[in-house]
Amino acid sequence: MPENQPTISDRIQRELDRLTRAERQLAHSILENYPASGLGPLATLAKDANVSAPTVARMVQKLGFKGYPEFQTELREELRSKAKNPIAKHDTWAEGAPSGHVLNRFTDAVIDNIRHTLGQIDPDDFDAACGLIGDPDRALYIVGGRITHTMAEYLFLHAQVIRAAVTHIQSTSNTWPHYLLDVKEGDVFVIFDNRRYENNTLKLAEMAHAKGAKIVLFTDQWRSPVHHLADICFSSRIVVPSAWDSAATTLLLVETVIAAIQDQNWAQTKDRTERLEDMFDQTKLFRKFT
Amino acid sequence: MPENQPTISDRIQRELDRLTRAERQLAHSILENYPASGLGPLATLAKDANVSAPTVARMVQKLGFKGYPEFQTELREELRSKAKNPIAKHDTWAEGAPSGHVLNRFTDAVIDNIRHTLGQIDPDDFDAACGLIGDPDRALYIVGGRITHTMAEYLFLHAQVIRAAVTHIQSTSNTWPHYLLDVKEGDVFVIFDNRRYENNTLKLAEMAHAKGAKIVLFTDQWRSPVHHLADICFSSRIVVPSAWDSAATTLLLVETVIAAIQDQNWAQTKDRTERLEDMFDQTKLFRKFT
DNA sequence: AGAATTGTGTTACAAAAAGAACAGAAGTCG
DNA sequence: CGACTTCTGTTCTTTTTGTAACACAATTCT
Repeated sequence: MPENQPTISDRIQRELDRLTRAERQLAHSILENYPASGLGPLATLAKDANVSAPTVARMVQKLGFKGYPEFQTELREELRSKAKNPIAKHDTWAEGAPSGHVLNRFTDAVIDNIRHTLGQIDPDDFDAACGLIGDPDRALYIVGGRITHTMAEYLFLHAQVIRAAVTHIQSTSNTWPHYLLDVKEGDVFVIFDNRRYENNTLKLAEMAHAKGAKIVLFTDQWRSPVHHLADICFSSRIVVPSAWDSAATTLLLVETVIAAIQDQNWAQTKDRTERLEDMFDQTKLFRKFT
Repeated sequence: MPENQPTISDRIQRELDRLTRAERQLAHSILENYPASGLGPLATLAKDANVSAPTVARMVQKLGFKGYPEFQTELREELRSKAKNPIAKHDTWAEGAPSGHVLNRFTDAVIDNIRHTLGQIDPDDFDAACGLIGDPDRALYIVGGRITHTMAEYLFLHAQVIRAAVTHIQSTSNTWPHYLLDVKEGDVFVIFDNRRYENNTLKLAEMAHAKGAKIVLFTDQWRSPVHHLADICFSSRIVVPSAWDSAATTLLLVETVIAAIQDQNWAQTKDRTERLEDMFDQTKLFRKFT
């Protein structure tokens, strides 16, 4: 779909010669801060350009619109699609597959999710979360749900290497009391909870909260009820053309957290990592990358 | 120029808790394609969000505006100043974070990885892989390594719902013989192996191959040695500005596979899913999404 | 389980905006 | 220089749009 139809800005510039003095004056005013000014009421636009209201109406008709409202609608549409793909013009991600192929549709959705999610994250929140998660003086507990426990485990596997005192709390609630016994004020819980939100997880969060633990929550755009208890909350868009939700954006955030706390704890980590690698090598479980 | 007054998007985000169900629904609809939708007439916005017009009016008042027109005016003002600032040219993902922030650097890298990886995938291979993985007449075995076993489990959790005869082979090699005993010719192994490639995994692949099983391999750009035995091989770019590798692209592929086999097995799956959901509901482990 | 509170949609009204008709101003051509 | 054409602004009408008041539904609390 080569949807490169000319933008309204283009159309105005092309017609600039056919316009009269007052209309041209108006046109320049529109282009001055495009497209914001064109989205206001007709009268405002007219006043800003020092022309009369009918002049505006006449011009947009000259441009081929039925009336000012239609002009605005198309402007909004343009803005919409502009916001949709500031990314590369990748209609197709997997070359050779039709754009309707699930590979392309799915990837589109994920990229979109990433953009939306990242756009709503407060960097300060993020840094604060990393500060908590990476702080070796706070015990770290990681909790996930039925599906999200894979994310929890992913974080756990890495955090374990980077710092000490990391626990992955499995979903079976039998084992909770054991873990919770040792929780101190200021300890950190990282909780994953996407729809459909699990009562289990909420209960655990409540207990942790009651003990004075800090809670960092990774949830979806509708936000788990846990977010009322959370000190920091990241909500990811998870909708994809699938019967299931996507965890890709969540994973992206988790990996970024891992990168950040790795950096922040480099001094200690370096040592820990090396010792761990040694252990792996000795047990011959993992082969060095060659 | 630290004129970083909170954007309206921020304000909505902030007040999200104080909003009611319908209002939240509306809020999400606004954020969905921001700011375009907020610049249209109130009624349109209401219809898009499936709420009534007064709900819109009430919400904007809750956000601190005198009325919808004032809300729109500020939105336009925001758009105006955004267009003015050449910096806002969207080379940052997390707005408000410097482009050197790890959030932006990391996301850049992941998007790049996705683009590269998808560009090299042969859609026919992909379809073939889905055909194998989704075929209920072939037993399905899923295998991962130290880190990648989270990906394996993610696939397992979903595949388990979609079809029968799915097994997640954990990394401890003690249990292998048990599983391998039942492997028949034509069965399918999905193997995850990123650097540093694990001997364990290779051994298992060899045994599976010897038994005549089909092998679908998810690996990284340098390709695990298993790829010599694999019938289909997907290699993802995994490099990110981190001491660790990224599994995000791999997850994207896995999720796409899940979407595809879900689609392909819809008839059976529907039934399976419903029964499973029922079970979950009965056990009260999961709360219905409202 | 019933009552009170809060939230939500339908209806009706008021305000504002866009369009049409007309009259005056500017520019142009004989 | 004057008559014609074209352009532009003012006024008025019609339509659209936002808001207020009300009634019903959902939720919460007792």
